[in-house]
Amino acid sequence: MSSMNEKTAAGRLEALGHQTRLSIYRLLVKAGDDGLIVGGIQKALDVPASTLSHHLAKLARVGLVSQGRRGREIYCSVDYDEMRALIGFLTEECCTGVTLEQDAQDAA
Amino acid sequence: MSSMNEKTAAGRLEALGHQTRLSIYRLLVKAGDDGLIVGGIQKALDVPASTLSHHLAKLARVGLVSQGRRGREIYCSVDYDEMRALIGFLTEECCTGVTLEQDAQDAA
DNA sequence: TATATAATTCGATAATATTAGAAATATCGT
DNA sequence: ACGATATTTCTAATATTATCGAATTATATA
Repeated sequence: MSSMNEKTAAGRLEALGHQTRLSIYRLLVKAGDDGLIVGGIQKALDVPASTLSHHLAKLARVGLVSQGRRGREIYCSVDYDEMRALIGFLTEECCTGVTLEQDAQDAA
Repeated sequence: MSSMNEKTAAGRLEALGHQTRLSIYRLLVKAGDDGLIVGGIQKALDVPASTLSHHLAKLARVGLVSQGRRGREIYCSVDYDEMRALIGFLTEECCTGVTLEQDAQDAA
């Protein structure tokens, strides 16, 4: 159904697997559909501009974050579909038939 | 509810964010509750023993994989609870109120 | 056009991760 | 105790990431 494969998933997991980037991502989630401009993220998280830019580029490269210029500011926002695809992959491919609830493992 | 925080989540995401480790993890998921011995993983994925050992150690360190010796073999298996906690974190903290299904974003 | 603002790219360094052979450790079977 | 098997730890080389100031690009406004 989703065009998610192991390689893509690994790339996204790697992108999220960094404290600062995960913070950035969560901040963007909280910001909602409008997203935040780069400077806003910078102010909120206190990360040097160039460092932040690299992190955002990585998140964008793997498809988790979208960026779009509006004037001289660049708006960043989360791409929920892509995150959902990742979560779907983890649920289906990394959690066996166990559907997310709890498993009744009583057959031991 | 779950004791999952951003730091723990980032560590687990990082562990999974590597092609080989994600393959190892998925293999263990397929193997089910019994898991696999290290040598079995090695044979299946063709990774040098020491390299594999490091990858497994990393997965174990972050709690995603459990290891237990039985004789001279070490059985590795997935810890589903921990993975579920991670997926829960992603769903709740990184996907806003959007509950995993699709969102009707028509208010644009 | 000049100046200010927003963000990225450059360039260089430091820090970490990855890799894998060799040596060490643990356990088994004889 | 010895030899074989399973796995880890040691060691060292290589590769990749992360970091961040300085220079650059893009846009706006006076």
